[in-house]
Amino acid sequence: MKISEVAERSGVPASTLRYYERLGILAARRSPNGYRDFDEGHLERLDFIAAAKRLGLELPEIRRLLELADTGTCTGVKAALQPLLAEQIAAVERRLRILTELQQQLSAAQAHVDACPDSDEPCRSECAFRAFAGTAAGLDQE
Amino acid sequence: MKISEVAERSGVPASTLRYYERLGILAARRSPNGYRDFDEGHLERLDFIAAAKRLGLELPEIRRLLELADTGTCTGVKAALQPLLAEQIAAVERRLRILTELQQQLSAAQAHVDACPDSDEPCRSECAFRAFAGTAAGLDQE
DNA sequence: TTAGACCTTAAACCCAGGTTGAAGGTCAAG
DNA sequence: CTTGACCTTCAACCTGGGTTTAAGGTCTAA
Repeated sequence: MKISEVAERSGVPASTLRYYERLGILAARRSPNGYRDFDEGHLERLDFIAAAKRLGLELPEIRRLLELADTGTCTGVKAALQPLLAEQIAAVERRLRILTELQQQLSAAQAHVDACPDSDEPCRSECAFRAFAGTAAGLDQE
Repeated sequence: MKISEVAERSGVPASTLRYYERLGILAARRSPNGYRDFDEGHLERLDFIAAAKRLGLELPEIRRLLELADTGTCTGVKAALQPLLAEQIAAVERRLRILTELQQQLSAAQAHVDACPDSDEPCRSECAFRAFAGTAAGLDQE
């Protein structure tokens, strides 16, 4: 199977497939003419990669997992995935907390700004400017 | 006030203050020796910038808001801020929905992987590998 | 045999929001 | 008068996950 067919069937652009090969995530055999030659196993591998990406794993992490799946035991893969998933779940919970906080800060900012009196004065450090700057404290990174 | 004092009082590195000046967000007068010369107004401006960043606005957006605050009316600033805040609130809600979905997918993946039998077999397309790749469908970008 | 559709590579570019480095000017203290 | 702490500019670099481009090889159909 040539690269464009994999691209079409997987929805992953050919340029990305070549990039994944560079990263050591997806190696194809080569035909005698030098073209990459993929099989169904590579499509499964791409399903794995897509799932891992959707779940928030980074490509180096995915590479490690795939190396383990290629060389290690089923139990080993399971043992590697478990803490990774637990960490992702914790990270998602952190982000949910931060976003919920952010939601409240945005609502507060909206209320502050809405409460500003209309005025044709220049607005250097007044009303909306101050109301806005005054909100959103105590919010860490995202 | 020289740049290092602003850096210390605002917590924003001097390199970032220079960067903000390049972006047209924070312009300081110059002393006769060429050094930047800041005042309290610049610290207020930095509070505004920090708040806007925490609320998820991007620097070009912040620049537009500050230009408006510098030249326009109070009412104009308020009118610019309102739809921006509404859009940020909608964006945060979208992200909350996606993260909540992701949380469920991660839990499902965790359950699938936990349910895999331990085995010393090689794990190419078996158990954890498949269980993991099978989850996490229908999740769009973040 | 030549057009055009496909494949190959290496290297440069993209995003945002900065950070870092080199080369040099300014200023106060000892 | 020199040392060291500041300040200046401009340009290059960083992250992550790719995309784009240039230059060239291969294959198939007319």
